[in-house]
Amino acid sequence: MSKTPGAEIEANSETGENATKSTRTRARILDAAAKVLSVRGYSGMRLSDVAEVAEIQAPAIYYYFGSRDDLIEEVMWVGIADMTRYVEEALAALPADTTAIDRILTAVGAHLRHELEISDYTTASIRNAGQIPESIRTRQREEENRYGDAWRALLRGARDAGELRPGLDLYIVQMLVLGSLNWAVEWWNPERGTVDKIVREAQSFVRGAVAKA
Amino acid sequence: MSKTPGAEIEANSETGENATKSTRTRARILDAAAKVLSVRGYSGMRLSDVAEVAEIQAPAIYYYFGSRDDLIEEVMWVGIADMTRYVEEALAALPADTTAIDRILTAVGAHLRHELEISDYTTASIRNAGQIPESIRTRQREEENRYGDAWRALLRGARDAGELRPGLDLYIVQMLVLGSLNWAVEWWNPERGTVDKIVREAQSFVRGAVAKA
Amino acid sequence: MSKTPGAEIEANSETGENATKSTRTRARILDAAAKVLSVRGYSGMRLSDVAEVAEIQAPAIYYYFGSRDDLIEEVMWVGIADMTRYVEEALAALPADTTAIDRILTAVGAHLRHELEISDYTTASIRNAGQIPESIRTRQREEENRYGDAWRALLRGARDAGELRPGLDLYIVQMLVLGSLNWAVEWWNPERGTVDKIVREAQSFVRGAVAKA
Amino acid sequence: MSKTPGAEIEANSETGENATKSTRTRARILDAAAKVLSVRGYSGMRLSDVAEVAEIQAPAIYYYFGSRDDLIEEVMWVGIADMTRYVEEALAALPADTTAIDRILTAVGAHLRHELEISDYTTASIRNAGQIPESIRTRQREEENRYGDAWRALLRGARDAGELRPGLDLYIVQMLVLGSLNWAVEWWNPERGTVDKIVREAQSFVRGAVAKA
DNA sequence: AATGAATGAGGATTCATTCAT
DNA sequence: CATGAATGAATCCTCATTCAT
Repeated sequence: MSKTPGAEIEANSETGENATKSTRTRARILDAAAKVLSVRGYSGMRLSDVAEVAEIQAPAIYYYFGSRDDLIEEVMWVGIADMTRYVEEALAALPADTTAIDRILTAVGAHLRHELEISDYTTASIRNAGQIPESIRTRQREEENRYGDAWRALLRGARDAGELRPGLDLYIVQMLVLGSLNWAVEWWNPERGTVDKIVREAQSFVRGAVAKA
Repeated sequence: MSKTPGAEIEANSETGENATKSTRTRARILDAAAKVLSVRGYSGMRLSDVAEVAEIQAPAIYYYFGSRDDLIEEVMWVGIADMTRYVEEALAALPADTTAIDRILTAVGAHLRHELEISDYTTASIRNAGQIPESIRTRQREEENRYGDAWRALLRGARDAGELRPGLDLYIVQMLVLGSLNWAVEWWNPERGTVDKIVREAQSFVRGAVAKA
Repeated sequence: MSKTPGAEIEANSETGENATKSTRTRARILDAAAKVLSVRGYSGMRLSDVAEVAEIQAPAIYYYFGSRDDLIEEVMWVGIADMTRYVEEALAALPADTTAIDRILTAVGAHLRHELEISDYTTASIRNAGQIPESIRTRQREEENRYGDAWRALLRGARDAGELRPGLDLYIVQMLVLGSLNWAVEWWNPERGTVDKIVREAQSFVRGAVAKA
Repeated sequence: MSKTPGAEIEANSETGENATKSTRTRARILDAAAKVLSVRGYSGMRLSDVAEVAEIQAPAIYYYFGSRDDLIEEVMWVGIADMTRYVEEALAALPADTTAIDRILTAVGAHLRHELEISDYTTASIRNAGQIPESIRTRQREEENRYGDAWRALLRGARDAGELRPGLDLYIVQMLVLGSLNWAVEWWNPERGTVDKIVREAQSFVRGAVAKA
């Protein structure tokens, strides 16, 4: 849980190699920042805490990131960017004849699995979306829009296929669905049931909420 | 919007009078703290910001609250306590023969209205639930439990009355419902539709999600 | 030596009173900054040193000045502004029929006395003129121009009165004169002779250098 | 301008060769340090800036100099030592029958030319003389004394030859002359006139100031 | 009931310096 | 010779909190 998502991409894009010591240190810092950020919030994340979790000295962070805000910006972006990628891959893997409703439920499951399994980045991203200064939200916001677009396409597809209950306001429905999923970071822990169990319940919940009876 | 909820109770309990200048200053500080806390988060809330919004000098806060944490504790508690009271009053006002599902939908509507109309306290309470140190969460947690109990009772009532889809895990369903409602503070603004509109959509959403077809 | 020059003006312009405790603390900080700045230079001036000299805790500086740079800016400005005022007052006190050369020598004496007696501000101003970031030099530069203008007027007056050796480049002469005076902060100390002695020698030096034989 | 003065000497004394790559790198670092030191001052000179100007990485400096202070010490020493050498060579080149006054004016010209043409070392040396910790000034101070002795000899020679105005305090005169010359680094730039022009004006200035009419 | 003045405990950031490679 | 990586010691600055008035 919480290993730098998309780490292999980072590694490739930066050095052309796979896991130099430097790359791994950078990833450790990013992981640590996601963890601390998810618990303490934007203002509460201390670099000394990040450093402790990453098992380095605090100033070493500056070797890899220009500033505290740069580090946070990257965590926030990775959180949402990786979610997008994960959900899109899950959708891409579906058979071509999957119904629109089932595509939505696949997205529900992927979102939830990613959120609960890579939880630090996503929790950080979700919990802090409303607290982070605008100045460092640009890249995250763009990615959020991309992710929102994907969901909008799913819902429109289902409506156009006649698989939704009629009369729904698709924007509001989308927000209600994502809200029910995002909130899981606030209450779920392994004792509340396996992720599989949560996914099944959530899919049933969403199907009831949006599908034509 | 955001005027100290339950202010008269506070006033009574402290001075026995109704709106002395002192009581009003205290309320202004609490309002200001709720607003700042909702935007900046637990660690980001500065007393100087609170003071500025409340139009006083920062040290004056100490005349009314023992410490920053005391102030935050009260905002967090007021946020959830007032929500509980508001929802319970809405339920109490229903005719005795209201169906269990309709009682749930009434709670959905009340929760949402309170959240979006008294938004600072609720936003503060919702956004910061995961960031606040345990030491100041006791009273809030008790109140959360009370509120959770109310919802549990609603769902069990509906299940026992045979009005729910069979096989639902009531705890998970409760969390999914509250998640979809709580998340509204992150996306709603007046341009997204009237509160009435949101309430109708959310009720329809929840009915579909939990009610027997 | 080194008591806040122009302190009474500061006091008046800020509070309308004469020496509140607050005003005195502010002046102590400014004095301390001038002293430290003159010895350590722009980058070497530590707020903790300033605080120690001023007999306060370092953060108290921020109660009076917005930042380290603001404090330095004020020292630099006071340094040159007070010099201007002092020299202009000395000139204003001369009889109307003073010769142009004697006016120059009066300026030489006033410059030197002020520099060696209020030495911290002037030394800070002189030594650091070349090291301070442009961003905080605006006000100082304006004052320098005013002071330079005063000297230019003196030299032109003497030339027009036919009291100078012919053929001098007045700008270069002005710089050579000011250089010889400014440099005194680097070598003078009481053991090198009284200020009166230095003044007499410098006046003789300058008279020889510029006056028609 | 600002090429390591006396570089060949350094090279010889260290390697016995004339311009190995190593020697040239060392010279580049010293040049860079002089430039940065002259602008930023003792405390403001960062090794990373020096490294950037020298087009190397900062840790490489340690291959050539034991510490930041060692590097600064050398710049300061070179600044004054080279000035001494340059002026003494100019004096040595004079005909044996040169008058004492003309010897002084030759020194004036040489000082000024060296200062304005090799400006980084001299500016560094002049501007920072008052800021550098005693611990690293020993060698520089010795050299300053040597240079001061040379000037003292010039002035005494002129006095003994009866070429000076009577009654001058030779020490003070020396300081006033050097001050007027040293200050040129603060105001001169090519737009202010050619170095030749400045030299002529300064010689005329000094002659007037000290020579018997 | 409120404020001006001040402080102590951090916390981000910088930078000289080290060291393995 | 030179560099990438890392660290420890500052140093500026913020902010909750106190206290005399």
